[in-house]
Amino acid sequence: MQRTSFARMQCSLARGLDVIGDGWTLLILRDLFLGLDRFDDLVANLGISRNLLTRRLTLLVDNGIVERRAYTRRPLRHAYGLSPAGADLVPAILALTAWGERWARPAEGSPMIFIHETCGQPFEAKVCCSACGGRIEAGAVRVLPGPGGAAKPGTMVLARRLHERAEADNDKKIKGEGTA
Amino acid sequence: MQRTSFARMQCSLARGLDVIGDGWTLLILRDLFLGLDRFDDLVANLGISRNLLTRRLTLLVDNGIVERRAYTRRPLRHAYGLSPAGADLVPAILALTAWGERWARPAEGSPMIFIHETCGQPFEAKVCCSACGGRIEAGAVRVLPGPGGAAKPGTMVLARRLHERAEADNDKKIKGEGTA
DNA sequence: CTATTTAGTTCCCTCATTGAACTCAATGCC
DNA sequence: GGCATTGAGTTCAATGAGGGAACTAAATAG
Repeated sequence: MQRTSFARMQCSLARGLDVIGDGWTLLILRDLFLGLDRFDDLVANLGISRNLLTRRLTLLVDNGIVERRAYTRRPLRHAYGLSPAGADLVPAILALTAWGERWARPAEGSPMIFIHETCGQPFEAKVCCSACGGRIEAGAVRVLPGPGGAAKPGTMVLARRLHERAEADNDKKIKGEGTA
Repeated sequence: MQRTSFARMQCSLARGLDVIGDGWTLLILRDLFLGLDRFDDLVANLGISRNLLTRRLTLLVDNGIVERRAYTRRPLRHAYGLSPAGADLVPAILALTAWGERWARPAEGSPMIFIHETCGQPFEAKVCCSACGGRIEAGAVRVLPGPGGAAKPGTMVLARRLHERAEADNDKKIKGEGTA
């Protein structure tokens, strides 16, 4: 059957994954970022079937993540590149890559090194807090229910749980204050 | 046909994506992070088929990203949670979520708000340089060929191109110095 | 005028995803 | 005790997405 679409989920992650949530797409975007811009280069580098690459590229173009430009008419030939939305995804791809480096590094060593041109240093991507700049770790993130109440698939149970938990926290606080 | 395995690619991103590179997996991990830990909660929240959830969870447990613990024997019941590798993936998931917020936010608003407990502020994940701490943007990243030379699928063409480009840069520099 | 290159398209086959029904053990409830 | 419900899966048939390979189209190289 057709894979369930995430587009209707009230969740930014799911809506993002609806487009980029498959094995090939992030690899394609990485290759485009790294400078491969031709159909056959992508086929050769990734080993993806031509068939599927066509479909993925079309989907990415339709969703504004990739831009297709004709680099020659007669014969019509296209090259591909990242759109602003695609380029904005690169940091997240680097964060995933850094995770892969930590937990699934190839035995032979990494095939590439990233240099941050702003400071000139080799780097690994780390994920930071937009407020304080400190590194984000799973244990130090609390989640509150947001404005989008969400009775849609993707966050139904979750939204309810978050509210329950928030209320439980409140109760605890009130009780704690009462008895302390 | 079975999806091509990325496990043999000499690329940390691909090897990571071999496990987490499908639509559901990151959503499952997000839900585990957010506190859903029971099979039926995941089914209800995501709308994933029970069948598939079983397979995905097994795969994630086998790959050390999710931990399964029996919270009751007789009848045997399991709860699921993130392993250290899984928890370490959360920041990258938040970076992807932030991208989704910027480019595919649901009209109703976000269903949740993230608080960084270290500083107490609501935040968006941003991806930073491990060397200078500055925000990473696609345009300010240069890529050099790394120690893993890579004649394997996944980076074959890429490694060659990176070397060519590095050499071309050198040539240019030498010529530039010669004629300047 | 034949071979090669580039960018796809077409075809078929297989397997992954889906939805729905079914299992099994325990617990709640009357 | 008997009956319905819950939790955590397993089994099953149908279908469509991913995969391989061959084919097409338009130009250029030799």
